[in-house]
Amino acid sequence: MTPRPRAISSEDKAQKRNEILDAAETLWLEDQHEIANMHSVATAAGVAKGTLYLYFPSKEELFLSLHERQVRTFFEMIIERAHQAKPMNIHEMHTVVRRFIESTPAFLPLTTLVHGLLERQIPAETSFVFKERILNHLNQAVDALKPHFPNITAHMMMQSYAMIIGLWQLLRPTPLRELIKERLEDVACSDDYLNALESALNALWRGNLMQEPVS
Amino acid sequence: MTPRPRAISSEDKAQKRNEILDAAETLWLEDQHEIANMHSVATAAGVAKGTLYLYFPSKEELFLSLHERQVRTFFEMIIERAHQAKPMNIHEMHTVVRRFIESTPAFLPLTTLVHGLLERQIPAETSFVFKERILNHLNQAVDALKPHFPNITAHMMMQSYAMIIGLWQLLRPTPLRELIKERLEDVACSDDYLNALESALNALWRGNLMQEPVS
Amino acid sequence: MTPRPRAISSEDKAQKRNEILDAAETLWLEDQHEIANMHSVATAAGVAKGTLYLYFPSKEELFLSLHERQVRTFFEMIIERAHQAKPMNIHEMHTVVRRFIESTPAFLPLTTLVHGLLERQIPAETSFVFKERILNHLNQAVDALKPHFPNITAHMMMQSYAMIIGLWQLLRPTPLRELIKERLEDVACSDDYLNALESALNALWRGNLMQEPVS
Amino acid sequence: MTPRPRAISSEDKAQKRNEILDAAETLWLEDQHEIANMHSVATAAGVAKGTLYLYFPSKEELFLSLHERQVRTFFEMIIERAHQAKPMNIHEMHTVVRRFIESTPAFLPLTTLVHGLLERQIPAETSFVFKERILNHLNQAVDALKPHFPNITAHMMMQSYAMIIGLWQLLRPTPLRELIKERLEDVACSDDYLNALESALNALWRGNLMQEPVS
DNA sequence: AATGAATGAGGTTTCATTCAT
DNA sequence: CATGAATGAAACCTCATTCAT
Repeated sequence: MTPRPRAISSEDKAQKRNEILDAAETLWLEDQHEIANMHSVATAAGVAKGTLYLYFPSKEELFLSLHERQVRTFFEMIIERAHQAKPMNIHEMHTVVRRFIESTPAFLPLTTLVHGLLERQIPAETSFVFKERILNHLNQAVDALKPHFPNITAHMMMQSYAMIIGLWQLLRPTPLRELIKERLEDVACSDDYLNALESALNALWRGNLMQEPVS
Repeated sequence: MTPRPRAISSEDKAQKRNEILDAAETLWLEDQHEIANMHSVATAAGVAKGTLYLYFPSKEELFLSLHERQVRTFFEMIIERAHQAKPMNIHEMHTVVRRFIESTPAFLPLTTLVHGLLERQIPAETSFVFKERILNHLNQAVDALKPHFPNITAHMMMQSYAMIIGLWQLLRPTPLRELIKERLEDVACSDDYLNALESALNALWRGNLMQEPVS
Repeated sequence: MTPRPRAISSEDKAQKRNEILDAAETLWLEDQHEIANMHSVATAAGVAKGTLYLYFPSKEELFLSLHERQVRTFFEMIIERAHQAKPMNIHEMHTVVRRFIESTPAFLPLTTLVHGLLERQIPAETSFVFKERILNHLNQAVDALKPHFPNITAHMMMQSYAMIIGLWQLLRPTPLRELIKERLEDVACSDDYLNALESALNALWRGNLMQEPVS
Repeated sequence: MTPRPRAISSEDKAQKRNEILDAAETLWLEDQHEIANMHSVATAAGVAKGTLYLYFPSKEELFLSLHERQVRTFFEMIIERAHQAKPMNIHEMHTVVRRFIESTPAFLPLTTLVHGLLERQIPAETSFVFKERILNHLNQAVDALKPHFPNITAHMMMQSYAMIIGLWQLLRPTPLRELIKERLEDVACSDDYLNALESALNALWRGNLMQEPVS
């Protein structure tokens, strides 16, 4: 009816793009059973369906962009903390991770979906560029963390990231959780994903930062 | 056209079920861009479409069953090795993992898909039962490994499993791989997923089996 | 598993046939949203699917047979009452109708379905034979009612039957019923189907049995 | 292929909707063995399958809409005639009915189907609204007929409507028709549905408009 | 006679994307 | 730039029926 407010300047465009991503994120949180359809995203963003395609070449790339925005935020949070004068240890590191995960509940489910589904349906080139950017962020984080963890490597960061997403896929909140608590004897230290993750990252970093391999 | 060989006994039925899973596995390997449609599976298995639904309630549960068969095999390989007299160390452990992954190329992609997509479309009850069985296998593997790794825990195993799938999602063979090699300086020890995994599991187990936490 | 008790004698067969119809009638009453599938009928009747086809050539003819059994009962009830010495008037007639409808709640819905669906999918010959039998019953009823209503005709009976099923299709119990009550001013005499039917049959018979046409 | 003429204004949309209903009506007349599938309707209407779903939420509701359009026309024909100065009697009334039925051969078969099948598969709310509208038309017709038939009631109209559809289900042209002629002795006045209907409506109206009940 | 495993045609609906306006 | 009407491919699953046992 009233198509009006057009995004002319590139700031306007960037903002509209972000509004669309906001709408997609909201919808994703509302129902993670499946990715929202473009009609819903358009409606939630207050634009017409066709407009979405002015900002994103396809549905998959729209959600990939949303994911990328989240990942970027994740590494920015780490870098920001690392730049503070206060020294970090593994626990501090994990606190940042925990804070991000809790402040961005759409992150882990969407990560799983992106890796499981979207990536297959995205042009190799796009996928490549996406991963390149992620890797850049990761490397920047490594650099920022060097003062706190002199032995840190990009591999360590990638392993940690892998643990974050892999463990979530096994322990995501479901009816399963109750079962897991019963089956694992030493439940004391891991009654849910975040605790299990802390424990896992502790071990991982300890193992990586130790000099001596186990015999 | 020729409906013939009927599976009357329950052994016959189990075999037919497995034949269907074999067909699904083959198709999955041929094209991992998306799950094969039921028509293709039926044709590949040499049965009619309707027959598939005599053995599996839905497409999703068919592929979940395929995944479960693979996971079961994985833990059976571990248990089998553990039962041999010859002592194991971390490297031996990883050899088993590597052998399984290489002998079952459909495993990691399907795992990613199961966690990313299928699970959302499966009744909670089914999903629960599936996870329960996996957990059983995992616990049996822990028990079998106890003689070799006295300090092993179910959490360690779950962390390792999480690393296996999480790392694969980051490093799966794609155009990305070439990029990674360039970006990560110390490529020596990780020119692909399996090497990166060995390194990660080493660190993880080392960290878990060490007595002293890093300060 | 235990196929055994075979119906050899034709009484056995007739009884088994009736048991199947009983099962079908029960299922139909349980859910009138759609005709039960053959699997359900077989299960409810305690036989195998294939057995149904020993007694009925198709699903449609099974339900047509069920319908015919009900219609036969309907006319038998009328004839039985007509044979009693006690004289009948229109009201008595309607009492029989009401008693049948109330004792056979599956009748009217199934009649609607039979006319709306089944007939189209049934061989003309079968359909013909079915209607011929119904007509026989109807004519017998007319003969039986002659002593009570000397001017009665087969047409009157058919009109009455048409009113019974036509009115039900308009007034069948649904959320609509409440609405109808509000819309029709003179609700006094018809707060539901059975009352509306009595009123309609009264008018119909009165109009038929009157000598003089309205000018 | 050639999506062209877009219905933007609501008049355009209403027209397109009607064109779709026209196509459905034509197909229904061509073969009443079963409701045409959506592919056929789309092709006949010259639109794509998906377009049908822009105008009707489901196949059932499409055909229900078609039925409603017919019913509306029916009552409009009655009202139109009633508004003419020329006085009406029962015979005139029946002439309108006959003219409608003959000009809309799709009406009676579709009515039977709607009541027998479609209605079960339609949301109660939709079904309710449909019946409400029909009732409105019926009441308007009653009002329009008051000058001609001072004693007319909504119940009479409903009974007449019930007779129209009920009788058709019993006498619809089939192999049965020949049989009926042989069985009913006084064939003079009812050699087919329309004659039988006239006779029935005569009796019904006579009975309703008479002051004295039969003893 | 009875079983139930196997068949396979059949059709609705969704929804990402396009492009005329 | 923005809209939203139109497209049409795609695929799951049901279930009546058959027939080997």
